[in-house]
Amino acid sequence: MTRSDRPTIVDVARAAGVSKGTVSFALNGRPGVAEETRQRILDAARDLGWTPSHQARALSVKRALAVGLVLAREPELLGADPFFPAFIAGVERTLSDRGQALVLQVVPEAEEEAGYRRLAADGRVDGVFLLDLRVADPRIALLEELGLPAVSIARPDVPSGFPAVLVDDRPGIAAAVRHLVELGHRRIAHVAGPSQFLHAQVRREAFTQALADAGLPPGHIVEADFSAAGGARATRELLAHQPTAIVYANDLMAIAGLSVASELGVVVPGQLSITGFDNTALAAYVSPPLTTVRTDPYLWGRAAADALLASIEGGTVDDVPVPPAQLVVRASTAPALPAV
Amino acid sequence: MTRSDRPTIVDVARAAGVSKGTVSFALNGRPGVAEETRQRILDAARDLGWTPSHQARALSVKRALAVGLVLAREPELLGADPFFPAFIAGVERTLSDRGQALVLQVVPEAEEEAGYRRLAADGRVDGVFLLDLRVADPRIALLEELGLPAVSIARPDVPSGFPAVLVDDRPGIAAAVRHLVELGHRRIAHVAGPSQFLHAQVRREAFTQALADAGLPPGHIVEADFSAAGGARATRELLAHQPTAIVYANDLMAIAGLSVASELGVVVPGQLSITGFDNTALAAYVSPPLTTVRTDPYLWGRAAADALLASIEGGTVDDVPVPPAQLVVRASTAPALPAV
DNA sequence: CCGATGAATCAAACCGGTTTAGTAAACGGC
DNA sequence: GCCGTTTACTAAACCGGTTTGATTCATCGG
Repeated sequence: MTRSDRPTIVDVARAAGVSKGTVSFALNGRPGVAEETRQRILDAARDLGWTPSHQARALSVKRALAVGLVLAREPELLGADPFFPAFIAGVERTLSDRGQALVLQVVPEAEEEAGYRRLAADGRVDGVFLLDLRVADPRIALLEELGLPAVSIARPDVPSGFPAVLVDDRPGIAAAVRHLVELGHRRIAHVAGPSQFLHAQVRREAFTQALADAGLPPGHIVEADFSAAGGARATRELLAHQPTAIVYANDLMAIAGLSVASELGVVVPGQLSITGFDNTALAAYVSPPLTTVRTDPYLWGRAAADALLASIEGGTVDDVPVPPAQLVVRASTAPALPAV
Repeated sequence: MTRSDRPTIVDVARAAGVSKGTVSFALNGRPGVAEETRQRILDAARDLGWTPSHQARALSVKRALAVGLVLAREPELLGADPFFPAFIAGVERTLSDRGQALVLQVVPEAEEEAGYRRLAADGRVDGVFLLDLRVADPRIALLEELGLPAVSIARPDVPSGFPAVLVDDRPGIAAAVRHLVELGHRRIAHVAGPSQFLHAQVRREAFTQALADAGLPPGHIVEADFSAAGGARATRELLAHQPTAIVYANDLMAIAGLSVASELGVVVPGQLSITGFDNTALAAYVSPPLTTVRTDPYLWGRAAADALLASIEGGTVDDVPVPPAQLVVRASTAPALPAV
């Protein structure tokens, strides 16, 4: 077994002719070690192929040297959402530079609390990310109780008690509505996400606000669950009110909506304009290509990881703003028909 | 800080009036502890709210008590693929019952090897999953060098040197082709995945074989990269040869193909039948709903985690077969036109 | 030239478990 | 009634790092 005979700092100490403690100091770049000695130790460590034992370090510094992510969504929804892989990739980018690991937990929704508790009880992680923030989210109190540092992806106006990466979906939705209004649409509807999610709520409010700003009457809003099935159902419901445009809270529902329209003989974008949100991999490759809002979850991941590590180190961490989402205009939006 | 004053087994020992070692024995259900004493110890542990320190245990048993997953795909492809979330959910299901954690690494393709090396060098994990097996996969030798147990998701006929969850895509592809043949199709084409991936190759061979079995001449095959863009490009290329049906190696490409057909005025399924592979969340909600092949990555995840843990425990582990994929017939396939 | 200061180093304790060696008391066989 | 074996338990070593307190030795001010 290759791994059982790994050299330890004792081996390094012996090779360099110093004590264990000195090796530790040298390897950690602490003062109090003569430059020449330090070099001799580093050389010895390199020659022996020494690698720190993460377990031993974790035990003595009383840190897990890892951060956690608990995903309590349905696997089906996760699979259709490009957010997570990109977010995680961004997180990793920061973590791997800092010798930290990401511990992932995917649990059924009912076991969300247990997931966090287990992570904390085992001392598996030093902090966690808080995603999909909900209204009066019980996790906030839970994490405080557990004494676990956290960083959330949150909206600018909703304090979560933790440092947050401030993602503002409003400009994206506003841009979509403005775009539709400029195309002459006046009967614009919205398929919202579940109202228990803050980001779904924010998008919905942004939609309402944007209509008001344009001097238009309130549009029809149907709440769905971010899934394709939900998007399809909501679309059928909305089409009864004959909107000329629908703003969806995510791409998945928008693409499902596209299909429903097509099946009902409603031509997109001729009779109905459609916008999504997320700019998923498929958005540009459906027919017609979807006008949507591009976000940058990779960047959020990096920012969130930076903030979380800083928070774990103990500093007070400021909220981190990120660039606003951008509208990507494709072919699913077109001028409204002259009359209805 | 809630976490700094956690009780240790020394506290439990003191409370129960026994020694540290006895507590360890009692808690681990070892023989040599009187039943009455054991009960007293368990009670004390419960009363104190004792939780094992994962770090301490990991250090003394020289185990990470965690397994790893290195994802070297582009985040974009990951996001569109329902495989990972479902697979990971299945893995978690097994792991969480056994007190193990999942350490995830998402790295750029070029850093794949470094990712495994880092996981092994840090002693972060006791074993890893090997996904997206490639032809002459360099990771097999790498993991052997690192002495890291692994479990792969592999095809029945390609030994990988590790225990494997045997997933056979061939029946799924064969069923799709048979289905098309029964509908009268004779000019069937295939959009394959990158040939360096074993599963792409297997699907491609299964396609060729199924045509031969049906007594049909070889069909056109275009290789793409599993992405929407690649699927669209491949579809344009294939349509020049006027197939009456296209079998795609995954849903993402199939859905992109659907849109290309629609834009070129080729009616699906009237003029062209299309099948996908994966049964993604969107498959049932595109227009027309996609005939595809349903797989069960959640189950694979559970099986793979079981096998990996067994392999880490040291036993020889047999390959695990899983139920074959099933064809899901929807509306993107229809009888071939009488003549071309 | 002596004591004070500080730099370099070492030995040992510590983190919280597991595991081994050793011991005292109970038990059984003959 | 003595000896050998179990049983139940303790003490201590160990895993591989970090951290503290003590010690040595060179340097410097007065």
